[in-house]
Amino acid sequence: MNSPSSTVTLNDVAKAAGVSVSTASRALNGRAEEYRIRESTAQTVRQTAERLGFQPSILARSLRLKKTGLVGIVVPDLSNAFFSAIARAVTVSAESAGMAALIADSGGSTEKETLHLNALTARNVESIVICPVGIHFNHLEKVHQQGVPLVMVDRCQSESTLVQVTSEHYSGARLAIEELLAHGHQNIGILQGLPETLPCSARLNGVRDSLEAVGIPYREEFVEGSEFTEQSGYQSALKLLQENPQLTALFAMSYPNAFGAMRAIRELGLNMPKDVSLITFDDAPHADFLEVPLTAVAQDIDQIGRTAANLVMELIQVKQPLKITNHQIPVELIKRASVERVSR
Amino acid sequence: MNSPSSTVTLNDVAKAAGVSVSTASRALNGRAEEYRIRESTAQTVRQTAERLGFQPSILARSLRLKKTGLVGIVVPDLSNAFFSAIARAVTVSAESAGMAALIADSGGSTEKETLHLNALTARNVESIVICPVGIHFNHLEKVHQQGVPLVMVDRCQSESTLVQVTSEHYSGARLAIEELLAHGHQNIGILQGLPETLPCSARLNGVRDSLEAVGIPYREEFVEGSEFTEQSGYQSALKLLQENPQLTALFAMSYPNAFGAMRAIRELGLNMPKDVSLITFDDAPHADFLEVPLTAVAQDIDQIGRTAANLVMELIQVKQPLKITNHQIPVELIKRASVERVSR
DNA sequence: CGATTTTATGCAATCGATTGTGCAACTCGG
DNA sequence: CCGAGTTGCACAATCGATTGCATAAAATCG
Repeated sequence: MNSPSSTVTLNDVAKAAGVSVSTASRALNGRAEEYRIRESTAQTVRQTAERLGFQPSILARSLRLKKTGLVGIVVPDLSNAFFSAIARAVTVSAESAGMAALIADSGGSTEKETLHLNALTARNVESIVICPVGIHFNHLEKVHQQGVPLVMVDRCQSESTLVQVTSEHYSGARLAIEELLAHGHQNIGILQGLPETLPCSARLNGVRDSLEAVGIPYREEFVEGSEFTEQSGYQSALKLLQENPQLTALFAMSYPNAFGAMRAIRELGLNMPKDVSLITFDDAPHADFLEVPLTAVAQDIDQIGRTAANLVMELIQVKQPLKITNHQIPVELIKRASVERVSR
Repeated sequence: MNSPSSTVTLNDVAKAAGVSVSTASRALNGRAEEYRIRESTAQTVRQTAERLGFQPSILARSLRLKKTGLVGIVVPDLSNAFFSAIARAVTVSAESAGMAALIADSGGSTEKETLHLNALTARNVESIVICPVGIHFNHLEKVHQQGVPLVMVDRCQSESTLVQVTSEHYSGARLAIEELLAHGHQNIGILQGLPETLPCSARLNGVRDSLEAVGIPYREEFVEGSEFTEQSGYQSALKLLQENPQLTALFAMSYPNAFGAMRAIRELGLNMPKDVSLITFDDAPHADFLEVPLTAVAQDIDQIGRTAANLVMELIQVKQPLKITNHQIPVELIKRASVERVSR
């Protein structure tokens, strides 16, 4: 049929059809009428293209049109369920718009993040969705100033003017704490993720307000943790429970944190939920098959991903800064078995 | 400093440095000596580029060099832990080689898979890693014949000449069945995934051989299931357990299958592992925090991903068909609590 | 000092598309 | 039969890099 490994270009089609490349291009792009190309000519071109198995080079087209149809995605860890779900939502959404997703894994390092950001802009992505790693966002601002629409997801920053999508951390935390309070818990340990990040600080605010609303002082010594990892959850839970026997409940800020806490509780010979209740931000996959199904404030990951996807698409279209830059996605309290009435 | 949103091209640099684009190009690509460009000139060019914030257009370069530095990845579901882990391994590996990953989600449909495959080749990816969906591979062969190196992962086909990476399904299944046999189980129900796929048929062979090795006949009516999903596992387990009360153990072919089975067991008022033992291929994330920690034959996902990544990289380099096309990654039996000595 | 190398750089083609403009050939009214 | 208008298509520039070849200037030699 056609030559196996050599690509057939528009030029080849044009020659084979006996027309010029311009005519071929216009015929194939459905602009025949507009340019008054005889229908019979257009048809010949189309058939020839078909026959030769012509596939236009997106590279060449992108270069000429200055439009790559590429969306960049940067996540800290593609194998983490939260981020892969977001990556997926954005990818699928991009695909349905005829675009393709260029995904980079920052591995949790700001340096790599910066590197990948540059790599993406060098490839002329039309927009970027990023789940940032750190607490500084200068490199993101810079990208944005270069004219690449950028949407931050999850780890945001309230003062930033960048477009952001994040969960309702504040009200979610209030939901969690109020659930614990409703079960009689007064001494609540907090397993926090990376401090100074918006998710973390917003939730701490929620915790504080919920406690103070019922006259319980917010105690900083009940807050432990440095990352959203299982390891951090484990160590923090261990420390909190050992140093503060009066604690009857823990609020974990991520499901890895919660799993770490479960490990700690188990190792301390305690029983969950009899001795210690546990509630987590972030629903864990298959949480209802756990030994003690985890009560959780679930983020609507799919909604977050879709919102982010819609936003980048919109940014690509309108090329205008949007009015609303801060999008908060509602969360939902899922009551299961890990929170129980306080028994001591 | 530099103009904010307009890109600075090699031409700009050349002009600003007072040289031609060719000289600028060579100076910036470290080919100054080779082309006898005076060191002072080269330095000027480099400094000018730096000053203007020049970033070469990878698009233009790719077009000229016919090398995009792009690796294509196609998975059925990016939010599935197995596939996202593979996508991650390949992505990271590509990145460390200075390449970028173009990821597509086929959503489990062969049509989409074909579409994405074409989209990827149209973007001139230098190679493709794919976790195929179906049981036919013609569209993959076609891509391969177009000269794009292609590595199939997981869902392979023994007769295919394509490069493949998959787990040791056969011996893994034998491991699983022998574990059940060792606990006295004689009547074992099989929850299979998509029939006719290599993972499925190879495992069934393992099942058959293990049973027949100890003189137990392989009974087809004990095999149920149509997909690797939780739904399929649920329905199959329900059917098998209801129709064959003599079954004392189930072998699930994926962890979603296993979760489905757990749901069915629970709904039937049975107890796992007292009434029914369960073993699964595919380790479930956090399997040890489950109500009954799942005994599993774990695939070495990371190893699979890295192997696939290495293979595509090698294929890009050597541009020669490899000698070994079929790579099998060892599996490991992880004994937990869901398999117990038969009690009836 | 003239001829020949060597040194240092520029010109222009190329990758594969898109698109503004130019220009034949044809139609048509008068 | 002539000029104006229409139809149908080709030329050539362009996107932003890379690279073979040509060439002017400087250096070397006899």
